This record gives sequence, C-alpha cells and structure tokens, in this order.
Amino acid sequence: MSTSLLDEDGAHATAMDVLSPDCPSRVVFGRIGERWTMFVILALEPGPMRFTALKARVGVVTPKVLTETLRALEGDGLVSRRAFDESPPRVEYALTPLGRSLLEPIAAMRAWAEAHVPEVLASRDRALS
Amino acid sequence: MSTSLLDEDGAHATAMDVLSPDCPSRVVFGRIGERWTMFVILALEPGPMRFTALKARVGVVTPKVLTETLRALEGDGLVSRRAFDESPPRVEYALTPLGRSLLEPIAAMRAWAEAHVPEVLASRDRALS
DNA sequence: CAGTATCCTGTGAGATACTG
DNA sequence: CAGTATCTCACAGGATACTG
Repeated sequence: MSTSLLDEDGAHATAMDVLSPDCPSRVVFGRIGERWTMFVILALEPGPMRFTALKARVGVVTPKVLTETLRALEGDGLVSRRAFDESPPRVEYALTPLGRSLLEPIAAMRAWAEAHVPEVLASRDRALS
Repeated sequence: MSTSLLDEDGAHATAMDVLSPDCPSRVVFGRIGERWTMFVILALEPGPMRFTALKARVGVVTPKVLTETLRALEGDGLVSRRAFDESPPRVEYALTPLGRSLLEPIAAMRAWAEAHVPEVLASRDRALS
C-alpha cells in the first residue's frame, strides 16, 4: 500500500505495507485511534449541528477536547465549520462528503461490534478467573 | 445499540446509542484505539506466528508493549497463544476465528484509507498554509 | 527464544474558570 | 453561544537491561 495504492491483488499482498512506518494507513488508524474522533463523526451523522448540540450528543467531552477534535477533523477535510456572523454567535459543523464516506467503514465496525461484542465480553470474564 | 442490539431500523436510530457510556461499541472503539492492536491483528493475518517473527512484522514495537497488546487481545478472545514445551521455548500466536472475523471491518477501513488518504493528506497540507 | 523487570517521559485529556 | 486559557495528571508507551 505504501508502494502501490492501486495494487489490485488480494489482501495478503498488501498486508505488510500497513506495517511500514510511512504507510498512509497509519494516517487513518492514527486518527480513528484518537479517543473522540469516531464519536464526533457518528454524532454528526444526522446533519449539520451547532457546537453545543454536538457537545450534548457526544456526551461527557469537555469543550476544550471537543474543539481540538473538531480542528483536527477540519484539518483532515472530514468536517466543515461554518460560522454565521450573528449575535449570539452561531457555528455549524457538518460532515464533508469525505467525512460522510468514512461512515461506511465505521458502520462495518459497528456491525462487527453488534455481532461480536458479547463474545468479547464473555472472553474477558473468562480471562478474569 | 446499548438498549437494543437487534434493532432493525436504520442507522440514524442507533446513532445516539454509540455515544452512551455503556454502549458495547466502546469496547470495540476502545480496543482498536490502542496503538498496536490493529497492527498486531494485521500482522497475524497470514497465519500462526512466533513472538519474534511477529515483533519483526509489526516493526518498532518493544517486547514489553507487544506482550501487553497480545495479552489484551488474548483476553478479548481475538488471539490465541500456544506454548510448546521445548527448549529453546517456542510460542505461537494466531488469530482465533473471532479475531479473523475482525479482519473484515479492518479491511473496510484499509480500503477507505487506500481510496481517500491522498485527499486527507492534501487537506492537511492546505490546513498548514 | 520469549519474554520480565524497572525506570522514565510525553501528551491526551479532564477540571475549572473566563470572554468576545 | 462558542469557544479560550491554564493547570494538572494518569498512564500508554518507550528505553534499557536482565533471565528461565
């Protein structure tokens, strides 16, 4: 993958590349690894949303951290920020088309979670004994 | 999702649940958030592997961290550990069926990365100016 | 070979308070 | 309302050395 993005052969052929330090995959796995990214993206799924509403949906996140996350996602082109020149201020965050496209693989993860989390939890219980 | 795993309606209906503190999704997103999980799983894709070989595939990881990661994945039932009573010692790690099933959503992420990482990187460049 | 055992550090993230 | 500004800290993770 780091050497050939358009590689057309099977999964095994590119499996090693993801492990190379300069592989673009690290970008993705690095970003989704950040604690709040996924939640913000999922929270934005219904549509454009104001800061406070977003914060409420995400839950316990502090404004500082939410802002940091949003800036990062903006920088990645996954989220757009639109400020209206009003008083009181009004700002709307939304997923960009690129950001919306991430919903699909995230959905795959969620589907996996729904299907298999019970097994994982059972395994964890067993591990404790 | 936290309230109804078998919910059959659309994505929007369950979008909020993932944000609840007790949602099982957190288990997944929490685990994949750990820095080395994905890499270990991907590294194990080809088949059973010894500690040192695994370490070499994953790259720069230290033995301590690799061990921690493996123990966690073992606890989750995603990876199995098999020790042969020989000298020198020999241990083989492998994906369990459950662990192998995780390869699918991971593949979706990788596919997304392959398709869109250039856009993300371009956006980051723009953000720096 | 397959790990442990220590020690150490950066930083992601929380708490709290304040402002254009 | 939509953030900033500080301060603080746990802890994931790294470096290094050692062992059954």
